[in-house]
Amino acid sequence: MAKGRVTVVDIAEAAGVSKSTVSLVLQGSSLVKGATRAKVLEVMSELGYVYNRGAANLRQTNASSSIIGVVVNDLTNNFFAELAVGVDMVVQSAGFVQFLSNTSESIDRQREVISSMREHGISGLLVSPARATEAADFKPLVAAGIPVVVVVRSLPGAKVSSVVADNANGVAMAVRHLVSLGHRRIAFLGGFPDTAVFDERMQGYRTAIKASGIEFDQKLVVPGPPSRAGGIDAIGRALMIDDRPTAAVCFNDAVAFGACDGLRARRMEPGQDFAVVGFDDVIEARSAVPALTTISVDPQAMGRRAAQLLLKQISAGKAEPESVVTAVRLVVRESCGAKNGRTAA
Amino acid sequence: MAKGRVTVVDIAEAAGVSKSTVSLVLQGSSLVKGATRAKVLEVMSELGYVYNRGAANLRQTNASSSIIGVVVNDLTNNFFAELAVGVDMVVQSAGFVQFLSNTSESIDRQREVISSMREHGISGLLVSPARATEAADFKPLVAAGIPVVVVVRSLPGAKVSSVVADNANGVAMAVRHLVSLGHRRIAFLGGFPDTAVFDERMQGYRTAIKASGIEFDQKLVVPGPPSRAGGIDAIGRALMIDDRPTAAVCFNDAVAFGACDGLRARRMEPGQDFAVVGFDDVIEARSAVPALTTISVDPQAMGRRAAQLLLKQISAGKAEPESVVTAVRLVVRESCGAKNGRTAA
DNA sequence: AAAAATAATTGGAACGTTCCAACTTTGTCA
DNA sequence: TGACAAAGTTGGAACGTTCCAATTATTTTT
Repeated sequence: MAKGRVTVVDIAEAAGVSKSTVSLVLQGSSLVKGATRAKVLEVMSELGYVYNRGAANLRQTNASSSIIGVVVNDLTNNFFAELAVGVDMVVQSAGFVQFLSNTSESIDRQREVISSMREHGISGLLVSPARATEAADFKPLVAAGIPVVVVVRSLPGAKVSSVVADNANGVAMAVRHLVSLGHRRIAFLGGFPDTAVFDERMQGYRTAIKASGIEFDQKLVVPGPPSRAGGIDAIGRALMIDDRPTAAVCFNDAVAFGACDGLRARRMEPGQDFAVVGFDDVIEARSAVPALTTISVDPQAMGRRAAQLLLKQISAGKAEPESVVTAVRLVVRESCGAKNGRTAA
Repeated sequence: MAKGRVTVVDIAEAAGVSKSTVSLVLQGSSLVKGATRAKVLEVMSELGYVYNRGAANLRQTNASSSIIGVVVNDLTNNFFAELAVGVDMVVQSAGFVQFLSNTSESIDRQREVISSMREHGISGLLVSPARATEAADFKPLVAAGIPVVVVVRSLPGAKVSSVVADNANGVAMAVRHLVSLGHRRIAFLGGFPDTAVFDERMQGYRTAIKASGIEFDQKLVVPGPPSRAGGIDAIGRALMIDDRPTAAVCFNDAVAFGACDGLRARRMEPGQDFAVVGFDDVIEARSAVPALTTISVDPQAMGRRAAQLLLKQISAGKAEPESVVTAVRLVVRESCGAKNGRTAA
């Protein structure tokens, strides 16, 4: 029994046909007679045959390994886990398998992982890049004709497709909502200015502020780490501005939670004494106290969208870079003060 | 340029050596002279060579593909995402890559995914099985000599290794804690009696109850779906028992949250009028109101442990089934009433 | 300086599959 | 019935690598 794996020639022998016929059966060719096919299939299940995809796509000149690589920067973050699940859904049903890896924001790890994936002959790559990823990092992939789709974080200058949330519009919606509640001094808290996502969100902020007839004030923009700690720090600085803000749009939900913490530390109640809006709609946003008003992006839908785009490019053969922007929506909860009928000042 | 991929013979030609020598360089053999190695490596990076692992382990008689398959039942659940990250950490650093897939509790999906993984020649499988997985489902893998490690949910009767939390001890700790707060009537809420995890937790409950000199009362065991809704239902039934309980250990945190909801619906405040303890320590446990007292299992550590076990078995060649039980700890927060100095009746 | 030992290199076969062209069997039509 | 077409089957070459035994280059020993 333990004389190595069962191969097509074993099957062929046992079924009394040639290995070519077995191969034909394997690919569901209509050339082989019904009776023969049945016999072969029977022998196959009897001997416990398992297809060797490695051998197969060694032969197939034009690769197409049926593996697609998925790289995310932080699986621990529910946002990215949902994204991966969305990707998996469409990838699976298209008969591909995914090769998922986590980089934990490490660019070295990302490089390692991607090169390992290449060695395994992925036919496409979907990546939510680690911070500080260079556009050039994907050059070799693209040169080799492997379609690459970047998701969540866009990579300016890279000749790859991307699927990102409508960052500008999301922030703009948040600003307009706060304006409609009567706020005029609205801060923008957190985020690193040298990232594409920051730029996009800031742009939405500027546009909406101006469109509301408010003058843009650079002092109200307080960048910082996109974390809870960063939020605490940012709100602290924002409150020291003379003519202090009465509301803030935060870079993401983590910053927003930090801002709430910071407000409380100063005896101010978020949603009553100060309006806070986040971005992402993470799972805790709903159950936090006060529940966070935020911009919701559906990561699972984004994953599906990105996977579809990638599959399209794989089957098209050549990768025409394409940019998709997915819609976001404003979820009004308590932290903006809308629910208790409060308006600013 | 686009005349297909670069292979070892291309390298050999360009470097003026034979393909055998290039192969030797590839595997870091000490047989090749320093100068030659340098030359080969130089040409390799110049031509943009990428190693074809598929071809390689086609030749290597004893497989060892350097891929390990990881299957989880619900990636959306942070518990399992953390687990996967733990696995990834050790798998990566051992030079393997992981092939992660999500089954969403679908047994069909699980079967598909695993067979696809086999086709790709995984050298080991780590799986958190979907509900209703049969022990027999892993028979073929084991027969083919592929090590399998089951994690989180044990599979009684399967001849595979497993890494599970110390369920019995965890529940026992919870019971002892409640007893120390003065409770004597302690219910056990939620969970399906036909699962291994339920059996283990129940066993811990019984043991600790008896060890505390309390008589075991079957009526206090209220099974049900391991969900928030199940918790609401279970607490409702528990409160109708005559000589009603004053505290409950819940099958998991979801049930515990449901129990809290149910208590409030009856104008009872969890942590004051009734003590509730959960299991898992999910992320929301800390931030909920009241914060949930629960049994914490570290999923990332579990993932690491399981991966180590799997790698050990892969390198050992033969898989001697082994069972590992990982430690858990009691995290006292507010829902048990300990923090406000309350004790039962 | 020749023989022996060691270091470095090499060609060819093999892994399990698919593809191609060639072949055999069966069916159809005049 | 013979010629021809269609249906079904087949052996061998190829994919990119590793392994083995054999060969050649370099040292060491006598």
